[in-house]
Amino acid sequence: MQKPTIQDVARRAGVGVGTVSRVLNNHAAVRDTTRQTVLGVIRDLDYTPNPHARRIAGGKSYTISVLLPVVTTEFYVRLLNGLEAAFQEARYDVAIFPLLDRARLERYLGSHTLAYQADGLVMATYNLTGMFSENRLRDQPTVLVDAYAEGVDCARMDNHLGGVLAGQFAAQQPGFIYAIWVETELDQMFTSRVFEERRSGFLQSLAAAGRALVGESLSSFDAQAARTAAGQLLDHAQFPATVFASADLLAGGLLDEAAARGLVLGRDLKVLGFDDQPWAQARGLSTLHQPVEAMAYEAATLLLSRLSGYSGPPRVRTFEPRLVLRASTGDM
Amino acid sequence: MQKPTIQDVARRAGVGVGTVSRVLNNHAAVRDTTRQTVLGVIRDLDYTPNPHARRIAGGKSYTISVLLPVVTTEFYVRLLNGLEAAFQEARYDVAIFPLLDRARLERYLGSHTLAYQADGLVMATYNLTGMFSENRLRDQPTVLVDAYAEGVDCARMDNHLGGVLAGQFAAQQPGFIYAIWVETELDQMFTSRVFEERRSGFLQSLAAAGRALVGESLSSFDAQAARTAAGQLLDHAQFPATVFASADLLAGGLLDEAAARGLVLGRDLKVLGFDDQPWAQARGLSTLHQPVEAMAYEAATLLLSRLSGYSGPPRVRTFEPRLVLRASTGDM
DNA sequence: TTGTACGCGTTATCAA
DNA sequence: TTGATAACGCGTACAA
Repeated sequence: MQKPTIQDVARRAGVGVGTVSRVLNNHAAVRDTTRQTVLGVIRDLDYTPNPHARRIAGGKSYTISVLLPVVTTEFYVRLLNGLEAAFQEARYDVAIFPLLDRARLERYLGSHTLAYQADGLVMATYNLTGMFSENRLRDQPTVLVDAYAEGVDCARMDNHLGGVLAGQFAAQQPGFIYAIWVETELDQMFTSRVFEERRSGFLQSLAAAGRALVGESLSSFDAQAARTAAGQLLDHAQFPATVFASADLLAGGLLDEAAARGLVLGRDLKVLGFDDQPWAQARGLSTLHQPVEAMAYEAATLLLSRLSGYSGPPRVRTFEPRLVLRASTGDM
Repeated sequence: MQKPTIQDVARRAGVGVGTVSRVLNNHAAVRDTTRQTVLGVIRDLDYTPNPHARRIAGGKSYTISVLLPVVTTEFYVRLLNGLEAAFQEARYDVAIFPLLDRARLERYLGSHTLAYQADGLVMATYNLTGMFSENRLRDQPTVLVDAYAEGVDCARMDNHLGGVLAGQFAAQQPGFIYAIWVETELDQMFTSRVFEERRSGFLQSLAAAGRALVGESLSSFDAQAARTAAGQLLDHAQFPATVFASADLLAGGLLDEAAARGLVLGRDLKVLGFDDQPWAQARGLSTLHQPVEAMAYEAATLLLSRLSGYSGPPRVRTFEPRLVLRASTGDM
């Protein structure tokens, strides 16, 4: 049994291949009864169009490439879900290219095939537009998600605003204000500005409120390091203290360390995270919720509009984090 | 400037398209001077064959799909490197499909396009062969890596042997023997038998040596949980103790906890991990080294042989972990 | 050893 | 509203 082709469908439905193609691509001007017949045959034969042939014939291949750093952090899983939801509605398939490290990025860029051949490109977090030739960007509609660059469509999170919201909250609390920051990575190309933005927003609104940041600690993006950093901070902290951790992962280590020291949340210590990871609610962590799925969905929508012919100027969509207060700050 | 086609190359080289195609696919029977001319033009034009057209024409698309659970653990990064090294040598491109969860697996299986259209399929860790129709497996040569199933080529790690080696080592140590195991996942389909195998090997060789396992602890595959589990174990442990952690991640938590308690490695406590993660050497962790890249490379080689026409019975390649002794067991 | 012509599965154009 | 047919870029049989 070979895979059925458009020819098989046409023959079985008693129509020409042109008609089947029109049905497939929702071209109007097909009598409704014929459309139903064709769709019936397609279902019977379990026919699916060959994307390679589509591409060859000058049409779309209905595949999108997604370039992202990694896929196992909560953030990227949610991002992927948002993207795939949107693309699936539009009957596009998604191919994922985890870059992981510089070597893999170069391997990808050197590859003239694969992602190059997709109808469109989504780049997450990293702005790699500079590494692409102009031709490539023109031939292949591109959208940035969780990143910003001039000249291309972008859907981004307002991390600065998130920092501001955190700072405004902290400024209202009595006692001493501390922060734990994510250590920025060394590799230029792979540096995301996310954490700097959160930091600058936080410091700005603290300054605006005339409050001082009494102490800060640095941690790499890792659970064990977070616990250690939390310990160092608490060793020298004065209470009552309010601590802003620029990622839930860091806040988690702080919660553990605080529990080990018998500190009472909401009284001795208020902890505010950033991300609203799935476990944040269960552990009662106050944090900034990010509409990641919505951002990803919008990114996909921007790309899809380009694919259906839109050619206006680049659009930028900004999404805003939302402060969620729970037990770790004594709320609720 | 359009992408150059085989026609452009042929015209510029003053030959027919057939000749260019022959050069491209290493078909013999091309005069060496002509081959050089053609290759020169290909380089000049920066020509790369269109994989979609290749596929349509009945040839290969030179793409391989890789299905794997996640990609950010050390293990899968190494696996990917091994696979890509081999496939790149053979001029194949690799498309990665991180499954992540059941929903995404079903989405993949439902997709009649994409990976379905690749020349071959690599499935890592999970044996999903049961979920594929016979047709699909026949049309698309498949190899399992880090997993085993009947009827398909496999490249796997002998985790049982690794457990045995760990057990033999532990049995030679004076004092009390403990172990920390990885909690197995609940989802049947996504269950890997790796950790059970390590456990059974360990218990078997302990029994063979007439030594008893004094206590054991369970931890999920997570740094924080590991630290907690380590604490619980040490709370009730008798010394000197030898502890086998069935993953380096768990051993890491144990090292931290031991340091916090002032235990002297090699005297009070000997720690043996499993994986030989990059940091294991720096931290002096004795562990079992797995030839992951070699296994992945071999898996790719098995698949490539199928792609070049081999159609013998399924082959199974087994790779053996190797005991590496460092400071955490008082060696070196 | 090489060139020509056909077919792969689809889309798009053109008549009907 | 439809069917026939010319592309699309490439592999390959066949003829030269």
